[in-house]
Amino acid sequence: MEKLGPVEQKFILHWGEMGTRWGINRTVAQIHALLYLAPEPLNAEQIAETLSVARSNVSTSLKELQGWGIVRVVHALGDRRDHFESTKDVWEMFRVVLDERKRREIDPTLAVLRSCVADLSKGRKAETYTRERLKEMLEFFEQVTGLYQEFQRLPPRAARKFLQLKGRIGKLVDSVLGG
Amino acid sequence: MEKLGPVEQKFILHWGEMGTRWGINRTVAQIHALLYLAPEPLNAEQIAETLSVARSNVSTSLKELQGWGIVRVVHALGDRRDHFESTKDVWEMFRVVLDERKRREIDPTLAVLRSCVADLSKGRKAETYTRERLKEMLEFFEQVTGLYQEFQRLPPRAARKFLQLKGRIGKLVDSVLGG
DNA sequence: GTGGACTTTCGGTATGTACAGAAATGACTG
DNA sequence: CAGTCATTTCTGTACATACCGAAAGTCCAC
Repeated sequence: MEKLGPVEQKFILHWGEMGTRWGINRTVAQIHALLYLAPEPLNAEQIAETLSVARSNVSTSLKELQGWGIVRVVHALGDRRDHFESTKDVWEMFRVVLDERKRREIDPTLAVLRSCVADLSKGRKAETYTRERLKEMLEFFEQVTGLYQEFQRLPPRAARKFLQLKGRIGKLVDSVLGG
Repeated sequence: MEKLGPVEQKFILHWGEMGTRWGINRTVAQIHALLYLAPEPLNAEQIAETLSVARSNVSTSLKELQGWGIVRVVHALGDRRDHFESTKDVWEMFRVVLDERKRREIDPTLAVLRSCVADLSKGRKAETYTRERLKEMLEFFEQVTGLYQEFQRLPPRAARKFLQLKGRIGKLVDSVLGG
């Protein structure tokens, strides 16, 4: 199966575009989309041909996807080549992506904010305004990341369940914290 | 106040870098950081000078920030120039950013997924595998966005409270959905 | 109208990222 | 141990985007 249907094509192209917006390399995202749709594992050659990208590129991209843990190598008997397959678990995929984004987009900011607030606490200048602003932001980030980490630690079943809370959020918050 | 202290500088530079990772133009983010830290409104000239960027750039960036609703114009008596100030409400800021990201990073994907699934339902080929994969992903996206929209509709107080759920998420899900 | 503040538009340049192709490495076979 | 195939690393180039500076345009007060 090296020929893509129109729908597969549409999805893969779109996934590539969205990838760039999600901070993910376009071809990495395209390869992931292809593997996600592929009923059985593909080798590097097939991927390169199907998507019309250089093999070297495929190699690098696969390595990255494996690093994230959403693509893994499998072998077929009597075939030396590596074959690759993607996890089909959508929730797991996005958990990984969110982790990565947190690492790149939140954690550095947390570090800088902490360092800034520390600096301002030492030299007690007339910078009280700046300090208040930064402390406020730091507190916000800490609350959000704390909550996120708690989600991550939830067993998969509980996490999935949470998505089904739709329509009950308001009541929920009220009941726990007292309206 | 046109001279920045070392801490202000550190924060503004970092905010600019993070901006790029959040899909926000670097100077837009820097200007926002500056206004967030500024105790009182600044005019375009001051901003350009403080950050060493072209006035034209400042103008465009301010327009964008105003479009998001996190920066607004204020006037001082006897001064014809516009002055700008940022909201100091961190929660509100991130609500805006999240909305924008959803619009750019989720909504288009939802549209494409719906269209793909629709296509595959018409022509009932041997593409059942693809259809299942895409339907699964579509369902996931719909659940997540549904939940998100519900959050957005929460009154600010309730939303803030939600951040304080730390340590109680697990119990919460159990109690509502039945362990 | 005239002048000032601000905005918009338009090349030109710089910077960063993605990517292909070549070369190098490594793994296995005969 | 030579030869073949797959993979990885390296390097130059192409492309997109951000940005500046200058000039034209808009708006408003006087």
